[in-house]
Amino acid sequence: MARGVNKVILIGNLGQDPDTRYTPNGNAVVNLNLATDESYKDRQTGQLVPKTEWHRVVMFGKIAEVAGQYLRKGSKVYIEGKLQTRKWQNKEGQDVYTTEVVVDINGQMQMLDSRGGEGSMNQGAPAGRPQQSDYNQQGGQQNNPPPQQPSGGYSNQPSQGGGMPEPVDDFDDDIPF
Amino acid sequence: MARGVNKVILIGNLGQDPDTRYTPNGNAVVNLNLATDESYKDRQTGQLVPKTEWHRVVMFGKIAEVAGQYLRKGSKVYIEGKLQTRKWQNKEGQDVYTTEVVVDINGQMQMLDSRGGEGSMNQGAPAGRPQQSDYNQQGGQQNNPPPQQPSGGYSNQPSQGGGMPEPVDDFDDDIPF
Amino acid sequence: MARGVNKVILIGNLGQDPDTRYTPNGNAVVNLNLATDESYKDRQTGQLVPKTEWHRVVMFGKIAEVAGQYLRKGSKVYIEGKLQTRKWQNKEGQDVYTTEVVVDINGQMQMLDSRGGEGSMNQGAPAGRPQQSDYNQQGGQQNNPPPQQPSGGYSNQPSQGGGMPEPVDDFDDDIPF
Amino acid sequence: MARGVNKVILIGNLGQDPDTRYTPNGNAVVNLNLATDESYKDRQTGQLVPKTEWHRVVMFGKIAEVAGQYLRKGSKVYIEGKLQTRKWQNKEGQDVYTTEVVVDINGQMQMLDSRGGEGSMNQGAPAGRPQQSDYNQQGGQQNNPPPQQPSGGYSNQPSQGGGMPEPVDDFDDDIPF
DNA sequence: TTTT
DNA sequence: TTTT
Repeated sequence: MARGVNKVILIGNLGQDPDTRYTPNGNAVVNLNLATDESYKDRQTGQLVPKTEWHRVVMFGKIAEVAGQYLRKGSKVYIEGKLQTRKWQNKEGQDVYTTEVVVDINGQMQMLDSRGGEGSMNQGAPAGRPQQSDYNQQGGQQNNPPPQQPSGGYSNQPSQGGGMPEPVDDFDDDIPF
Repeated sequence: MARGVNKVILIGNLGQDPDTRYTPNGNAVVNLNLATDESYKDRQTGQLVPKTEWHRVVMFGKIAEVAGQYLRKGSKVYIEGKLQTRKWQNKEGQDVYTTEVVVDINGQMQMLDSRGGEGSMNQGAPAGRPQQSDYNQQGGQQNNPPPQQPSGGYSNQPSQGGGMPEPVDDFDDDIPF
Repeated sequence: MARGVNKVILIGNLGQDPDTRYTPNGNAVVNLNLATDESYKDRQTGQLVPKTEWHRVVMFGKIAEVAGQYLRKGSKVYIEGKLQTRKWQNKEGQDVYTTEVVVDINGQMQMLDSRGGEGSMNQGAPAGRPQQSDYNQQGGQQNNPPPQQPSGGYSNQPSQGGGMPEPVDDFDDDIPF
Repeated sequence: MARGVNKVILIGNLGQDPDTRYTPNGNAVVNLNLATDESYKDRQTGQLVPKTEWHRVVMFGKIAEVAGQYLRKGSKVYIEGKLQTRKWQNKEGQDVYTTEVVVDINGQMQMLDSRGGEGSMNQGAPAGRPQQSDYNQQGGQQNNPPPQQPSGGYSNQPSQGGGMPEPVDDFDDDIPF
């Protein structure tokens, strides 16, 4: 339930391959960097200046699985999600705030490349509800936190669950936001 | 022109009175903190847990004027804008990233309280294009930067323009994002 | 699943009390007429001319129940749904096309009046999936069809199910679209 | 100005080449039929059933020019506009209501094919405001009205303006909505 | 009437 | 860091 509206709609291209991780329960969590382009007329020169905005996107559930499987660096995609800002501590112990576009069971993804693949997910996905408290992060670090729901408490213990996909390395070690 | 889509739609309530400033040209720039509420079912307890998300909103042009004049702490409002992340340095000289919802000539605002007032602005506003390079900030500070378009170069010189509304104090001195 | 995007977002006021009906299974189906106001500048006179657009909205499931219970003539509401055009025959046997905004499990509703009530529904509603083939219409008429999913086959048989709310009269007998 | 929100967002494919006409002033007006695809699980068979929704889209101004020049049958496109229902008389003199998605100066278009072309328009377009009272329709017919703003009074007189593009034939002679 |  |  919601007593407000919090909606983000983006069409852009991936800056890198998506980063897929898995919770101990085997639920996919995917991080994307998405570029949306815009150009504006410079007031001084009258020139059209291109301007790229980068968005940090976190996907959960079934949408995340499809995204991890079919999206690649350069892919064009439509996503619909919500804004979420979470607070974490950097290595100096200072509070840092990161704003992300969260695409969960209520969100939507739409692949816009003509290449094959499944390529489309909407909210009707019956399973794959985002799990909030079972995020698996291998080699947990203090400074660059995993993408997460702010209220979630993530485990640093790697899952032993058979058949679970292998977690990948940290997504954003070198990305300053 | 845009070669992507970057759209944010929010309905929420103001956490404080809006902060209105003016560029040397007399153009209004308004900052808001907007709360959108949501509640989710806790997986452990099954309880509905309320959750508030705070959004930093920056308005330009005619919409900013209306917002500054009619919105107050607690006002319910619909806004449509775009996501923008800008980088600034804190007093330790570290890079900090702040994501804002920018409502400019292409955005929209809609007051949702039944009180009087004008209370509605859409994109058709012919004048009031957001000015990017003439932001007026009195008593410029290094650490908590003015809300601005990332590519804009703002002046720290107070405008002497007669009839210009009086700039207010810093908006977010105590707000950690 | 969807291989496209079909989204409608409206904020407006109800022209009448909502019309609530129930399927034989007891699922609510609510019809609304929603007015969105806009004004434009007349090219001849330069005057601001008000202009009201009326939207036919059909709600299903849990959202419909809340809408039927809390919305009234004049209520201000945010709705999110999808466009759907259905074809029916008028009494002359001619094809007529009616376009509606369908708010189902993937849609959203948000009451915007300050009066009490629950007043907000988003898509996370786990139950209340719209039922497509069990619409109950008492005294079915040929000319003004019930609001329905185009692919649905609705029954004209009144439900005998105990505890089912009482169906109301036809919604749109006098409404020309 | 608007005292409501009336927004439609579609991603789909064109069923035919766009229909481009021009007002006596030389302003482009483009009609599109846009298909958005969705599939749902049949309750009886459990099968995924594809379902196509067709949307009638009318574009004005600069966006119309770009659309007319670059979009073709099959093109994938993002459009943002508003809902508008207009009333006209068929040859039997009966009132007919047609709902369209109007993309004007406040709307947006985004071509999503990787083919060349300009392919993107947003609302910042300074010129090309939709003209409401100068629509040019050659061989005006009574029954199948031109796409138009309901409040507009269109002229049937072909423009004599030099350099004006040639109006095309009627768009929707055989399209029942 | 489109697309995958 | 993407794309046209």
